Amino acid sequence: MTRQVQSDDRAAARPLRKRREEIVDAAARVFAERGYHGASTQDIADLLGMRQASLYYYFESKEAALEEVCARGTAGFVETAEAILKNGSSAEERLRALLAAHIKPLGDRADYMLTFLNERKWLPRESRRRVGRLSRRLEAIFERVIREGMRNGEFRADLNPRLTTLALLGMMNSVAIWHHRENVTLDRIADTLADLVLRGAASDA
Amino acid sequence: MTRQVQSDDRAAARPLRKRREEIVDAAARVFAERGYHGASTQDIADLLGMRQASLYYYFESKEAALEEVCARGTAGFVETAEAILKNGSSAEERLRALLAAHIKPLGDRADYMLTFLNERKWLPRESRRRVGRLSRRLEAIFERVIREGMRNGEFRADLNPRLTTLALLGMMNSVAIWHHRENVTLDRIADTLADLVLRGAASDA
DNA sequence: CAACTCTTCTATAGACCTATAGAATATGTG
DNA sequence: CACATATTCTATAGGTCTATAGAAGAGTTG
Repeated sequence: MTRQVQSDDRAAARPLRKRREEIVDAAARVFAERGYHGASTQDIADLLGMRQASLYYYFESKEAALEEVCARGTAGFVETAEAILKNGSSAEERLRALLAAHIKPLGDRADYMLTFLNERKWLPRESRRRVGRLSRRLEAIFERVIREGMRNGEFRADLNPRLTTLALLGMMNSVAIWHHRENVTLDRIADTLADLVLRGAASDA
Repeated sequence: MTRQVQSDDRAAARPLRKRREEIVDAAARVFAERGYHGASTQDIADLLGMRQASLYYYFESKEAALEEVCARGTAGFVETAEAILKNGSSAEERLRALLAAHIKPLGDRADYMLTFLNERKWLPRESRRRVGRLSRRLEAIFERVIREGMRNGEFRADLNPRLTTLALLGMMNSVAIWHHRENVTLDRIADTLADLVLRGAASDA
């Protein structure tokens, strides 16, 4: 079916892999802008200056392209979060690091994240489950840090770790939608959100 | 073009208006579940047990149905928020009320809100601008309450009102996505989020 | 340059999907 | 019941979209 995998992958597979990269990039951008169902394979081809049918040399289907984009939209998140879980000292420090790590990729992979966030629901059953599991692992890490902070007295004991996690993730994911339009750096956004969540809006007095 | 508006609207227009209601409801549900582009007019008709073409007796186009759903998804939000702005006593009280008012409609109009939040970007130019203006008015109200709280000392003076508003709205809107799956009442969610935003996660000590 | 492989192209099948036209049915009224 | 109007139906035009088949061009190697 696919001829991509060849015995010789020094001369042959390299350019193919690079071109594939460009195509996934284009797909991510188009999916992020118009949504999976609103985007046509023609749109992707237009962005690359190639013919619609030529895309099928690289991808089996439009759905397969979405899978690839979503996979890259989640790549590394859980691993980074798990590293933070191990390395941090205080719960506050860990929560700040988790937040920053979640927001940072918006700098160079916004299209992938946006596509993952908004379009993953259209993935076929199997891969939808796979990314669902990843999401749940990430949520679990946030919850764990929150519980840890509650236990050691850093955080209020009456927090609801589950709702706090969901609120945090909702807040952070919304950054993907609006950060373009606002004239602030992602670092500043991450700091501001962390301050808000940790210290609250009310004055300390 | 449309025969809906007639001289006699006691006997004739009433049932029409009621049926129209049912159809908008079905459209909201289908749009919320599958997205505007992922949903077909056939899907809407199926939900109502009627023929696809019959929908066009009530709506000029699929787009017009989206406009109607989005209009209802925003109806009352700004008015309610403006009333809160007038009636509240403290900034904290007002912020809590704004938050509760934003979350409450998820109880009986989740499909409308979800469609508005996720699908408004596919609205035609004109109505997209209209709902855009509504959004901005709502954001302005949040910002105003935050600034007011900063001025009178209730809130920290180093808050960023704009980012805080966007974070808050992002957090609240995410509730539309996950509240179904969690076993908590909307009231409890509203309270928890308000506590988080006002007091923060850190212990008071 | 001939043969081979890789990449892109043209052309199109076949499956939707929106929207329109006009017939049929249901509902209400004199 | 006869007539009028409101609602839904059948049928389909016309457009778009994904995906396939097979030809053409580009690049490489003996």
